[in-house]
Amino acid sequence: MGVSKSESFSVAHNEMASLFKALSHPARVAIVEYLLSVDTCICGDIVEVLPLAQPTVSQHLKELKNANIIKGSIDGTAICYCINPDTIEIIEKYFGSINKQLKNKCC
Amino acid sequence: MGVSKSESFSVAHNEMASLFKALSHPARVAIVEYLLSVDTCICGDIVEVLPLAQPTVSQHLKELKNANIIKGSIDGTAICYCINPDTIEIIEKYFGSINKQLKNKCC
DNA sequence: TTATTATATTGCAATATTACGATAAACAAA
DNA sequence: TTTGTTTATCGTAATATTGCAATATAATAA
Repeated sequence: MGVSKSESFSVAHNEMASLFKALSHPARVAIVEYLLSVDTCICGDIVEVLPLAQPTVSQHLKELKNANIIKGSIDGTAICYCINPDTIEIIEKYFGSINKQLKNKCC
Repeated sequence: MGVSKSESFSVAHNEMASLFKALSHPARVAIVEYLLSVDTCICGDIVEVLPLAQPTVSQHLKELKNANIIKGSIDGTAICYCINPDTIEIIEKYFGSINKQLKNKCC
């Protein structure tokens, strides 16, 4: 068939996979790191930083927003994007927990 | 066009994106968590745990191996898979660093 | 050698993602 | 209102991913 069998997996596994999928493109990694590098959250110039056209950047931003990795608030004509620290913490803790479990293993 | 413009991004951004891509499917998240849950590393029964056919599981395992998230060593007829703790640590540190930088921010 | 068992590869159909031009929508300024 | 600025959406082409039947490969057992 070829259809992704996501219904066959647990909600938890799907949720984690969705987070990673949102970060699975270099443009989206670059966006996150750019948001991290600027002091303020007024980030209407992401398009100028990336080697992609405006509609493409808008699409990537939407995916990051849908995954709750970034937040966007309207600021007049512009939109103010910033990283959602809660989601970053969820991911960090996930890998921290994996690491802890690995410490008690042979491998 | 539609081709992924990965050459336009830095090696570092591509490398992180590749790690996340390897974890961007619920089956691959499930595999990692299963490897974590079993005591030994002899894991030739992953196929029986997942709701996917053997060639599909083999394909997912290959992707995790290529991304260095798991290691596989031959053990007679079977193959012994286990998580690569080095890669997990790289990811954990990446998000730890993001978290640290976020602490010194307004947002 | 001939099974048997375990994993990998091939080939292909179904679907998803990526990218961007064109266009729309929303708002501010003139 | 009209004009300019900023971001989003639509439509579509190119490419990538997912899943599996069929088959291949590799090692062991009989």
